[in-house]
Amino acid sequence: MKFGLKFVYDTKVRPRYEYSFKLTSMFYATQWDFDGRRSYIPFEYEGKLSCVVIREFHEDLKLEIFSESSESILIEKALKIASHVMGFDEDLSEFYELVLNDKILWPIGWPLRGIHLRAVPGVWEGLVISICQQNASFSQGWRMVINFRKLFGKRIFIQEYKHECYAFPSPRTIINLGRNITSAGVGYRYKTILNVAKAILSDEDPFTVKGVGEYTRRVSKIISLRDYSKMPVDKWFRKLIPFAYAGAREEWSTRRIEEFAEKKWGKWAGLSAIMLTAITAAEPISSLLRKLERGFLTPIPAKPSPLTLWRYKI
DNA sequence: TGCCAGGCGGGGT
DNA sequence: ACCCCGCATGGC
Repeated sequence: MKFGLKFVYDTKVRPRYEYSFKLTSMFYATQWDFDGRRSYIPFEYEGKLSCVVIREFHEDLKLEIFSESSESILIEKALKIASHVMGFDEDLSEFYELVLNDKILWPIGWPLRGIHLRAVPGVWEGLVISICQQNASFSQGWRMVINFRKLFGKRIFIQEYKHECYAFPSPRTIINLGRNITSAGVGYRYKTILNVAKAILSDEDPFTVKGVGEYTRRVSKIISLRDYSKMPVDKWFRKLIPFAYAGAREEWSTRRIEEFAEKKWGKWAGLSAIMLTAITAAEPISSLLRKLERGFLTPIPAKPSPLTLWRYKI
């Protein structure tokens, strides 16, 4: 029998710029991170488990901290993590204006205006998630991440909301498990994940370890550091971009995609890539191209996608 | 069943 | 600067 975390603190916050709480909460959230009304942000700090719970409250957002500790340092940490993950201080007005007339991204300018990236607390989480996307479909990659948390992360239960939530396992936990982490279905990626865990613990640069290439590096920096400047180019974008923006049914080189993205979106190229996955529901490329031909996209489909993943128990 | 699927690095040319 | 292959896994 596990005990739930106890309530230790609450406060109100108001995002500074254009902001949609629901859309941001949904974006790349799993079943444990959003329940339709509340966002949950579990984290572990100095061995103590905590979870920030956020919901809309009149014109503001109510933020509650549940934890094993009530120290002020813990509360400060929780507020900082929540602000980073939810992007409360992020100004995307320039980006929303930029995409108003974009062939594909226009819904981000309206009606999805206010959506921000839901980030992860740190580079460790960002790298593991990105590594799981290598050479895998959307659902396969996310199944790995969900298995990873469920099997190796600590379970949190918020009694007040009857909400169960698994924290992200620490690098130390993963190193101790070693090759056993393949039980999460990560396959040959396990070596790269272990390399990253070791680099982080020994304070070396985790973005340069073996198995982390340019794509993984860029995706992980976007989702963990909100570093939006560089487009992560994979096979999916090499087919999607020429088709969607040049009507060409051919695959462009990585270099050509980068040049196109830099010219079209400038410093927002990386964010545009992530928003493209939301708008297209991250469909497999062949079915996506068929849908584009018919001119109909469904960002909120009845299957797992960047905006609906939270509804599914994978 | 035998293929892939949002990568990657190593080894060829 | 390219091309090509193997690598685990699970779903179609």
